[in-house]
Amino acid sequence: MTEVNNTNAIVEMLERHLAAKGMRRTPERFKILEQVLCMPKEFVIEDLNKAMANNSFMVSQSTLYNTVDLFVDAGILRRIIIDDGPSHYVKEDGVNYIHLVCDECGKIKLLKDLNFMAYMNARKFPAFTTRDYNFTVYGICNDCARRIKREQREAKAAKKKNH
Amino acid sequence: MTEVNNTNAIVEMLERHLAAKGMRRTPERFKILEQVLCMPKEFVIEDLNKAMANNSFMVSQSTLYNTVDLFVDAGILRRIIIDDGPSHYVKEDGVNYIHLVCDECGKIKLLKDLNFMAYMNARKFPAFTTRDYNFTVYGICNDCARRIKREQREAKAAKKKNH
DNA sequence: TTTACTGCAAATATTTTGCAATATC
DNA sequence: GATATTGCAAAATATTTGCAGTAAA
Repeated sequence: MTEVNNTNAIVEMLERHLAAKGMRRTPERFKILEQVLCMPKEFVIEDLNKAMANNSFMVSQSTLYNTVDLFVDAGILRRIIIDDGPSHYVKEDGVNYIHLVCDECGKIKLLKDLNFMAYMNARKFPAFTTRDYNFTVYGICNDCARRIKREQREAKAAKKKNH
Repeated sequence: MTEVNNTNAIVEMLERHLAAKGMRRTPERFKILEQVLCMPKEFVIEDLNKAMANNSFMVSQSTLYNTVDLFVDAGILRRIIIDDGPSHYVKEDGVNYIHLVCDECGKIKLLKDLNFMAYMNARKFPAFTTRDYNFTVYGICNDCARRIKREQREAKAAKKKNH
């Protein structure tokens, strides 16, 4: 896992990967990377597609999927599969985040836990060689918890009024 | 999470859940449960479907999906989403297993780690109330590692022979 | 008798693939 | 000029849904 700090370093990562694999330097690949760098830390393909369209640089679905795969191979993105919806992509920064997924709003919070990472880096499993791991926690975020409580309070009040 | 030990206890779990929710005791539900009890600890819908067919008790896809969902609600099964393929289901036994997924053969090994469970039960996350968690480790199982090594050795030997 | 449940077929959502046209090397 | 890459449309995969008929309560 490489620590990635700035735009140039990431573009160079792509350049090196393309060179190493004998792949071509197409405008699509660099434009998509440019857009990825402007995205939030975690996003889905659809977000990326819309962002490309907003910046008047449409590419086909196949190119978008292929290119994002390429970025995963190049160590620029990390793919995480959290639920039965679309894959999520996290910009690689050397941190393997814990994913806090809210059952209510579906939002994903990324939690950096260096202790847990250190534990995992040291940890061995029987008859198995680790490449990567994914730790996802499901529950309710405080925003939704508050909203639900308020809604319950309001529903109760409305019921009382009707009697 | 309820500790589940035997067939009768699980059938009773279903009975109780149906009664509590005012749902009907259909033959499909009990037949599917019977089959689930004969499945390995971890399976996918397709496996279950085939097993039902082998035992000459076909149900429709919708019923199978609905019923497995029902079993998840009843605490009989746990759904885990591991890759971009189908959902996996694990028979609930009060243990939240670590999932070791082999990149090569796709097989999933369930690893019971009571220390990790205790750690997770105690662990709190900021602004978040935990309901469940899923810990998946990706890598290469020893069987595949050995196979790959052997194949590489054989490929080398074949190359040498051709020269 | 009421309506929850089943099964069928069609819809949905996400991703992959085959192939002709294009652009990089 | 050779072929990797793109874009389009269609296919593949997994699951959900609408609805008419059936059966549990």
